[in-house]
Amino acid sequence: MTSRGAPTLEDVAARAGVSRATASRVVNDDPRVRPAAREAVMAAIAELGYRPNRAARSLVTREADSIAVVVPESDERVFSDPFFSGTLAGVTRALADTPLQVVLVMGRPGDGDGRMERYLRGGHTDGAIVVSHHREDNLWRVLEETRLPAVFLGRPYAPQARVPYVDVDNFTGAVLATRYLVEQGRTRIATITGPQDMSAGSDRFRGWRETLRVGGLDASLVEPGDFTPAGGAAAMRRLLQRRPDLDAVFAASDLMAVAAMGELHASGRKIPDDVAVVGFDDAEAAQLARPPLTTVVNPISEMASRAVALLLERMHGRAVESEVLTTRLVVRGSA
Amino acid sequence: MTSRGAPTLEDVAARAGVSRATASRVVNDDPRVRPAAREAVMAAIAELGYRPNRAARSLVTREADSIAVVVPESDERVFSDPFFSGTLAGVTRALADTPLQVVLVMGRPGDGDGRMERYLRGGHTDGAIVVSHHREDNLWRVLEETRLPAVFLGRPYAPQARVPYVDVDNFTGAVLATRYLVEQGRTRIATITGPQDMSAGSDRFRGWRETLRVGGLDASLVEPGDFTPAGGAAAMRRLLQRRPDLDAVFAASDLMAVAAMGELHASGRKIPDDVAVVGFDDAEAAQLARPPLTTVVNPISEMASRAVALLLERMHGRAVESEVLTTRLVVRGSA
DNA sequence: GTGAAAGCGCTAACAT
DNA sequence: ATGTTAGCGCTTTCAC
Repeated sequence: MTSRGAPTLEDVAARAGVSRATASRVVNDDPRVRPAAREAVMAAIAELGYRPNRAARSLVTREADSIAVVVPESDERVFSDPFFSGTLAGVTRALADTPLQVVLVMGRPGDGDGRMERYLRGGHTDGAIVVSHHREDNLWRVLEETRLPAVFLGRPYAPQARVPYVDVDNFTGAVLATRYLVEQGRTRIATITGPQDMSAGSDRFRGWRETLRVGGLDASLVEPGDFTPAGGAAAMRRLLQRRPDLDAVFAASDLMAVAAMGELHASGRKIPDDVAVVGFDDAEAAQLARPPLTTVVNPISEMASRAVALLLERMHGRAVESEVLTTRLVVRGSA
Repeated sequence: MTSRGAPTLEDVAARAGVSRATASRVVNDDPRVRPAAREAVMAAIAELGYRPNRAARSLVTREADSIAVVVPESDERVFSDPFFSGTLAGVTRALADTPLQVVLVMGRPGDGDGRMERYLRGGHTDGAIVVSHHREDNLWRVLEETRLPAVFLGRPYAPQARVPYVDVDNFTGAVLATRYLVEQGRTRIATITGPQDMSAGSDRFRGWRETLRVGGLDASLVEPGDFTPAGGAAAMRRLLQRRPDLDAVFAASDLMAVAAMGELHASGRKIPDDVAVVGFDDAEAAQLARPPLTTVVNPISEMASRAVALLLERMHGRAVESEVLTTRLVVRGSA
C-alpha cells in the first residue's frame, strides 16, 4: 500500500504498468517514449494527482529550481519605492512562465553573521537578481566567486565588477531633464541627488552637472537626497534656504520631486512659474502630482523582464552582454 | 577523492574521524555528542567549508524550510501600497532569525492553469502567509484541504474560513475616525471606501456608516475606491459633483486620502476649513501630506511579526487564536 | 523504447 | 555516546 502520503513516481509507474524510469521520462518530456506508454503514464499522473517531489529531484539534478531576488537594503521602506516594488513584481511576473520560484532575500550584506553571503554561497538557488546595489556591498564579489549566475538590476557601482547588468541610461536621462530646464530659460537650476554610493544616484548627478557645465551655468546648487520623500523634502528646504531665488530643480527620483513640490507650495512658490520641477522614474505619483510632474521615464517592467531573460541565458551557460535601455523625457505641467 | 564538488557530511565525518551519523548530530545540535567529537566535527566543517545540502535534508525530513508569502493580486502596483510593502518587509524581517526562506507567490488564484493552487498544494513550503485576500479567492479552502499551516494577514472575508488571522480592528478604527469628524461638528461626511470584497474595505465602510447612523447623520455619501491614489482621486471627484457642499471625508486608506486632498485643493477648497479629511493606515505619505493627514494607525510591522509568530506556532502543530490588534487615531492638520 | 540498478546527501531508527 | 543501516523520491547510465 503506497496509498498513504503523496503518490510517488513509483505509484504512477505501477498504475501505468511501466517502470519508474519510463514514468520519469514522461514527466521530463523525454522524446523516446512510445506514445501508448506516454499516455498511460499521463493518465496515471492525472488519476493519482501526482506531483514530483522537488527535493528528490533537486538532489539528483543539483538544481534548486528557484532564483533569488536580492535586495541589499535593511530598511523596509525600500519597498514603498516604486522602483523596488516594480522590479520585484516585474521579476515575479517574468518568471511566471517558468517553474522557477522567487525567493526574496533582503537585508544588508554585511549584517549579523553574514547571512546573505552564506545564503548566496549555499547554492540554494540557481541564480540571482540583485536589485539595489551600493558601492560597499561587494555582492558582485561573492557572486563571482561562487559562479552563481547573476544579473544586476542597475549597474553595480564598482567598475571592476564583471557581472552583467540591465540598467536605464541614467546619465542621459539626467541630461535630457536638465537640458530641458536650460532651454526653458532657467538659470538657477538646483538638484536633489540620490545616494552617491549607487550608480543611479551618481550617474544622474553627473548628467545634471555636465549639462550645466556645458551651458556655462552654476552647478553648485546640489543637496543630497536618498530617493525617499522625507529626504527629498529636507533637501528642498535646505536648497530654499541656500538660494531662495532658485528657479528650477531636478530631483533624482519622482518621490523626492513630489515631496520637493510640497515644500515649494508650502513656501508660497508657484510651480512651474516660480520654480520648475523635473523628476526621474515616471512613477504613478508623477501623474497624480499637481501640477503633474515632468519626468524622465524609467522603464522598470522592461528592465525586470530583460534582467530575467539575461539571467535565464546565464543559467543555460551562455554568455550575455549588459544592456542599457534608452529613456526619454515626459513633459507634463511642472516644468 | 571527494575533493570535487561541494564537501558532504561524509567528508566532514572522515576528516573528523567520526561516523556520518555523529557529524549529522553535530550539525543538528543533537545534545548527545561528546564535546571532543563535537569540536572535531566543527573544525572539519570550518576547514572544509561544509554546507548541508538542503535538498537531501528536505528529502528525508519532508520539510522545505521555506514559507510562502502569498499575494493574491495580479496588478504589480499592489506593491506600491505601503500596506503590502510593509507586510512583505515585516515578514521577511521576522523570519530573519530563522533558517526559513521567504518564497514570494503572487498572482490571481484563479489565473491561467491554477498555478497558485498547484503550488500551494505541491507541498513546496512549510507554511503560508496570505496577504491581500478577496472574497472569491477561496484560498482558505485550498489551505484547509492541504492542511498547510497558514495565517492570513487581514481577516479573510468568508466567515466560514477556519484559518487563523491577524488583523487590525478596522471597524473600530473607522468609528474613531468618523466619530472625530462628527465631534468636530461636521455634518456632511462622505467616505471613499476600499474594495468591498475585502474585509478591510467592508469593515471600514461599516464603521463609518454605523457611526453616522448613531449620530443621526446622512450616510449616503459613499463612493467606492480601491485603495489606490487614482481610485481615490476619481472617487473624490464624483463626491464633489454629487455634493459640492460636503464638509468632511473619511478615506479608507492614506493613499486615497492624499489623492483626495489633491482634488480638494484643485477645486479651490481649503483643508481642513472647508473640508476635513481623515485617512487610514498612518503611512509615510500621511506625515508628508500638507496639511499632514489625520489618520488611523495600522500597525503593519506588528501585524507582520504576529503573523509570523502564529505561523511558527502552527508549524509546530500548536493551535492558535486569531488576533485583532487595537488601533487609534492620530490627529494632525487635515481634520 | 524500456527496465534494472546505482546513487544524489542526508536523517533516523536501531543497535551497541 | 556512537556507528550501522535503511531509506527519502528521483534521474540517469547502462544493458537489452
